Amino acid sequence: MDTIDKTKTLAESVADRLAEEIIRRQLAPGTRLDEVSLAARFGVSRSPVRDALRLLAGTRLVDHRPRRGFCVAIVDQDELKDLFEAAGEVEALCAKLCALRAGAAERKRIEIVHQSTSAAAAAGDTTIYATLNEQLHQLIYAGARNRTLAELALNMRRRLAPFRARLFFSTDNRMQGSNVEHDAIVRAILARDADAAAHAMLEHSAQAAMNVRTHLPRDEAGASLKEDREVA
Amino acid sequence: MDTIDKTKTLAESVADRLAEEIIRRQLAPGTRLDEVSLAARFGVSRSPVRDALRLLAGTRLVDHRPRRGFCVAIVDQDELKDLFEAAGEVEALCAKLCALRAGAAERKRIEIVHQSTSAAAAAGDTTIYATLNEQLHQLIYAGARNRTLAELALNMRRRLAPFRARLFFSTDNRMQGSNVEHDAIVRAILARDADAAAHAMLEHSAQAAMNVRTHLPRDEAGASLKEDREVA
DNA sequence: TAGGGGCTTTCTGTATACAAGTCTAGATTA
DNA sequence: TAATCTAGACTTGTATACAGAAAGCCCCTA
Repeated sequence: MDTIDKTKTLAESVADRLAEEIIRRQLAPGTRLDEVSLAARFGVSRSPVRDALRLLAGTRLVDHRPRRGFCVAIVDQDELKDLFEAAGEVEALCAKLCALRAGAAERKRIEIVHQSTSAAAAAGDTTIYATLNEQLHQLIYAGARNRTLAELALNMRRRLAPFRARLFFSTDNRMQGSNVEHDAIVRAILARDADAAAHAMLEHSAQAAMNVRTHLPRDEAGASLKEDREVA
Repeated sequence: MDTIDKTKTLAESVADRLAEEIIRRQLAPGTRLDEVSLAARFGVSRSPVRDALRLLAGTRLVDHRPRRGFCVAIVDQDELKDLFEAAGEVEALCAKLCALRAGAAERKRIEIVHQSTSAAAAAGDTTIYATLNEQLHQLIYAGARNRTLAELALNMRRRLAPFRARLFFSTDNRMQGSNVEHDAIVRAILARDADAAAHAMLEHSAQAAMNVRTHLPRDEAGASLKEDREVA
């Protein structure tokens, strides 16, 4: 392990790094997660790797079948639909509560980040847009002032990330569309219009879901279900 | 380990048993979960116990602090409020979707279980009532036909269980009140009235939350925060 | 008597060894 | 040739050993 953090345990560091790679789709869904290979790759023994995998299994980012090991979570079409629906509803609830509860400072930050996001969209910078987009969503979760809900929303967002990723590259006008939807959400939140915020967020999620469905026709998620891929 | 299941791993069996004890409050919130003691108690080595604890940490049923071990999750007043709010909203969503999507067989089962529940309430049998109550809620989750959402709802219900438990014993008319609320929920679902179902479920959750708040004034959840208790 | 510092004990975190199940590839047979 | 069975390697599950960090305790001091 190169980065040594005294407060964190090795297992947690490994879990963080694995999660990052899964979310960035550097480890594709279905990828077999071999304990000894991972241990060698991270320069630790199997113990912390095992702990890390079990930790990630708790968030459903990886799958575990007894005596068959772990693999990056596969999400078939049905499950993807369920996940999008659940995430959309939870995010809508966050937006609603955010409109009602967010303080002045929180509203200001949301407004500022949204402006930056719009600028990135106008400039066509997908990388920056993706980062700011993430920030914006998380600010909305925080504004709802309910940690349980925020954690829920974030977790589902992470689970969806591998399937959302790369969409901005394949569909050139999704970023603009996304930004327009953000605008409606942010305006509603700033106006303290709870229902409008929830509605706008639900619409935003629906668009994202539709975008994924049309661009991942039936491969990607479902296809890799049977054949496990090798670690890159 | 006495019960040997070939399909399950030891860690999962241990996790199940621990979860059960936590939910039944045989292990009170704040109880220190010592790896070697648990290993001795279950007649296994530390390895499966560690795996089990990490597994449970994923569902937030136990807490983990690096180098300080695990303890049964503490839920302070703020977190309890958040949890009830989040659980209430998710359950309401389930009720809404259940009203829209549940099939004939599912509706029938809900109706039957509700009738049995009412009978238990009338008879004043808190034990049977608790069991059927759980069944009813889970049938509603299933009727929503969204596994992600159902899992979410169930997980939060389990996290709340230690704090809901024993309330039927301390408050004699809560069972009747609960049953009346169930009636409204079930009627709405059977009538396919989504909004009424959601509203009724939200009301039900709010009542449960209020009941907990008034009967766990500030001890229980918060008090054990500092002083870790011993394993029984 | 109260507070602080150092020591000891206990427990967790990590590594490694062993057991047992799973998967694969090759041989055998229909 | 295709299917099945078997033997081997490989991987995971479990147990144990060791090192290092917390926590508790006692003694010392003010």
